[in-house]
Parts: sequence; structure tokens; C-alpha cells
Amino acid sequence: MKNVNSDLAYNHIRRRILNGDYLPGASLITEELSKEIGVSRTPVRDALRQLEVDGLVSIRPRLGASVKQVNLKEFREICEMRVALESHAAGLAAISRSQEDLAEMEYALQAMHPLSAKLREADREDDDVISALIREDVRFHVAIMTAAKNDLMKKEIHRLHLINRVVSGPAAMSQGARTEAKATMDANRASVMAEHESIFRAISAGDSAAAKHAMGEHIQSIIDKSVRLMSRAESRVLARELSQEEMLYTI
Amino acid sequence: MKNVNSDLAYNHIRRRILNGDYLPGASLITEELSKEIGVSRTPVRDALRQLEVDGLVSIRPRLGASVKQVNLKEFREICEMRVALESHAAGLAAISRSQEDLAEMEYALQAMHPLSAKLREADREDDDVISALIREDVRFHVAIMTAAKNDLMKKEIHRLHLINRVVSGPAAMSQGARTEAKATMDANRASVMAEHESIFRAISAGDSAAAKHAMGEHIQSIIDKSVRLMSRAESRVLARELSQEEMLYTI
DNA sequence: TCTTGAGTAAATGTATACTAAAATATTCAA
DNA sequence: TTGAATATTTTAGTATACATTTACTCAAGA
Repeated sequence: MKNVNSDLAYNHIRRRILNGDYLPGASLITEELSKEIGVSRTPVRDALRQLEVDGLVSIRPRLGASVKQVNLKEFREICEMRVALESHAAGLAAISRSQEDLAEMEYALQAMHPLSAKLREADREDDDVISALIREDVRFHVAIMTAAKNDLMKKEIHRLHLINRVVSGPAAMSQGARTEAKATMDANRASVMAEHESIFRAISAGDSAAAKHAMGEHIQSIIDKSVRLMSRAESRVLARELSQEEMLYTI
Repeated sequence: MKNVNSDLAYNHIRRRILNGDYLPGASLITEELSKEIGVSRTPVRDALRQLEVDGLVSIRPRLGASVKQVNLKEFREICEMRVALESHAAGLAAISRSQEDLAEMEYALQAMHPLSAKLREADREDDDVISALIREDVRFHVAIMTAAKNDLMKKEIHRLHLINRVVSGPAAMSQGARTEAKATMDANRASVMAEHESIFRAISAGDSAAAKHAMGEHIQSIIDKSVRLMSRAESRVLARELSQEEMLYTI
């Protein structure tokens, strides 16, 4: 995208969705958005179609656009795609990684150690430390995607991440679920660190099969955790779609 | 898509691209297309944007749309994605396959045996037999994707296949390359059959790891063959993009 | 002859008016 | 009061006019 107004609309709507200003299911009316952004309906339509491709918006012909609501089936499918792509990417990274790639991964790991330790010792959760930890976690994963030397794959993985973020991110979670998520993350922090280490060792050693396997386990465990969390959170956006049959019991 | 006119335009352009009427690199002018199809520019623009998502068209802002030309780097990336997704899908299929799925795979294999044998015996290539063989090959792979019970993954694999078909399909090949492709395919037919058999055995036995591995090898060998063929074919559409530096030698 | 630059043509991006379909409100009868 | 039929409103799809940018042509000068 580089069409000034379409770009404007795209970035505006995208930011607001990722921000949680428009919650999953909320309808996105082109005219309202065009007034809000200050462009005509045409670039807004373009932006919504692009966002549909990104998986953040769903468009039903003649009925308009709304923020994508992911049901359990789709969530599972997205997760399976992530396992397939991220583990394969780790395998490629073990073959194609440069010294710079390895240095970036090592930097992230070195940075995470003290941060993780600090959280384990402290009684209270420190948001700054947590966000720093998340940043380094992302850095580690991005470094691997970069090392795999496959832009298409990197882009697709990023796309899937963003969809998951919209449905399982802060915006889509209740307050209770959010604190519980923090607790679980805290408990599993040590195992995450160990998994990162073994992924890094395999990539560093150039052992493609081992890297692939280690990453597969890692992503799978992350997914298992978030699925468990979301089920408990009774998140509206993750609710299974009820069949016509089941809807008969609404009395 | 279900907007009558956008749909009309989308199907029209898509068919012509897959048909080879518009070759890779050909520019697609919205006004020409709108006259040809008999709708206004708006639905044509929608269709072109959708086709860009499909990976069949590339749009450069202000410069218009053209049929996608895939360079060697992108081709490699698409192939790597296919290996990642199709092998993972085979692994899932080994877990989730139903009796109907297995029956469909077995049907395809049973149908391929005599067809393959007939081609090996006959001196002359029989187009009808070849297209029947391709149909059963597709049936086998589709059955596996279906058995994996992941629509998102199935759709993405199908998308990647179509892109490969446009750049490496009959339309994108010279006559010489086409006959050579046939010869190579003939030589490798036996090994393809053996690979199919071992994939089927693993899925049937519910051995996820084995199915994954067998499919990975199978796709990789298919890709290796087509890469070799295309390199030899000196296909314009697969040509590496020349740098500014290199363009200085055009005298 | 080659390069440079103004001018022109062509095609895309954008805004808007029009059309059609879906959702909502209203009316009237049972 | 309820329910169905109808009218109104809203909103998306489409066509088209206008604005903007790019590419191309052709002439003038080095």
C-alpha cells in the first residue's frame, strides 16, 4: 500500500482494532469511518478489504464489515498453521543463519535471563519488566524468522500472530482472565527459557531437525497454554458458534 | 465474494490468467478490462485487489496491475511454504483421517497404478491418460488435505499451488521445455508412485511423524524437479531480477 | 547524436451521485 | 396487544466525473 488515502484509512482502522477500540464483532460502517478519518468511502472500502485479507476484518456482501470474530475451530486452525510454519522456519534458520542472526538471538536470550529472574524474585508484577521481557521474546522469534531467509513465510507467521493477538490480546480478555494469564505465564517462565535455549543451541549447531522439533514443542506448549486460558476466560469472542438446533433452547 | 459484478470481474480475469491468455508480466488495465467484461472500473479494481491477495496479480500504486511474475527467490519461498504446510498437513491427516478419507486416497492410488503402467509401456504419450493421471494425483493430495481437517491450511496450500501453476504451468513454458517436462515426469513416475504408497501407509497406520516425513520428501522431490526444469527452460518469467549495476551491460 | 526538459496523453486514485438491498420503524387489522 | 404488511431509512454496491501522477513524445541545445 502506498496510496496516500487508502493507506491512511488502513493504518487508522488497523491501529484501532489492534488497540481494542473496536472489539471483535463490532460492525465497521464505511460512512462513519470515512467521516472519522476524513476521506471518502472508496479508500475506506479498500482498507477494509485489505484488512479482511489480513484476517482482522470479515466482510459479508451487502451486510458490511465487522471486526473478525474467531471461533474455536478457526483458532485451532490458525495455531496448527503456526506450528507448521514456525517449526519449519526454525529448521531453515539452522541451515541459513548468519553470524548476525545468531548474535541477535543471543542478545535476546542474554537480556531475558535477568528479567525473568527479577520477576521470579519480586512479589509484585512489574509491568515495565514484563513488557521488556515480551519485547526480547519477540526479538528472539523475529531473529529466527529472519534467519530462515524466507520473507513470505515471515510475513504469513506475522499475520497469524496478529490475528491471535486480536482474539486473545488484552482487548479480548476480561480482567480476571488477564490476571490469570499473568500468573500462568509466571509459572511457565522457567520452561519457556529452557525451550528458547534448546532452540538456540540447535540453530547455532546447524542441526535443522533438532531446531524444527524444539520449536514445534515450544509453539505447541504456548498454544496449549493460551487455549486453556481462553477456555477458562469464557471469552465471548472465542465462543463456539451455536447450531440452529441448539438455538432452540434459548427459552 | 458474492457481489455480483465484482464476482463477474474476478472470475473472468482469474480464468484468463490461469488459462494463459494473460501471460506473466502482462499489464492489466482497469478500463480495458471494464469494457471487456461490461462493468465499471470499481468492481474491476476490487477483483484485481483480490487477485493480488491470491498472488496471481501484482499491483504497484499509480502504476497499475500486471500478471504476477515470480522471480527465483519468491519461487523458492513458495516452495518452502509448500513443504512446511503439506508435510504438516500429512502429519495431521494421520491423526484425523476418517474411513472416507482413506477410501478416497486408496481410490486415487488404485486408479493411478494402471494409468502409470500404460504410460510406461506405450511409446507415444497419450494426453488423455496423462490428464487422467494428473486428476488422480490431485485427488490423492486433496484427500490428504481434507483428512487433515484444517480448512485454512487447505486453502493456503491451494493458493500456493495456483501461483506455481501460473509461473510453471503450460502457459509459462516454451514448447521445448514442455516436452522435456513430460520426459522427466515419465522417468520419475515410478518413484512418485512409491512415494505415494509410503505416504498412504503412514497415514493409514496413524503414524503422524512418518506421514509428515514421507510427504516432506515427496514435495521436495517434486519441487527439485520443477526447479531443474525451469532453470533449463530459461523461462522468462522465472528470470532473476537484474540489478541496476547489471543493466549497464545491455549494449 | 545524445541528453534534457517541457508538454501531452493515459491511467490510476478519489470523491460523489445513483441504485439496490437489507434493516428498522410504522401502520393497520385481527 | 400482537402480528403482519408496508413504508422509511440506512448502508453497501456501482457508475462516473474529476484530480493527480506517471510515462512518453518531440523538440531544442550541447
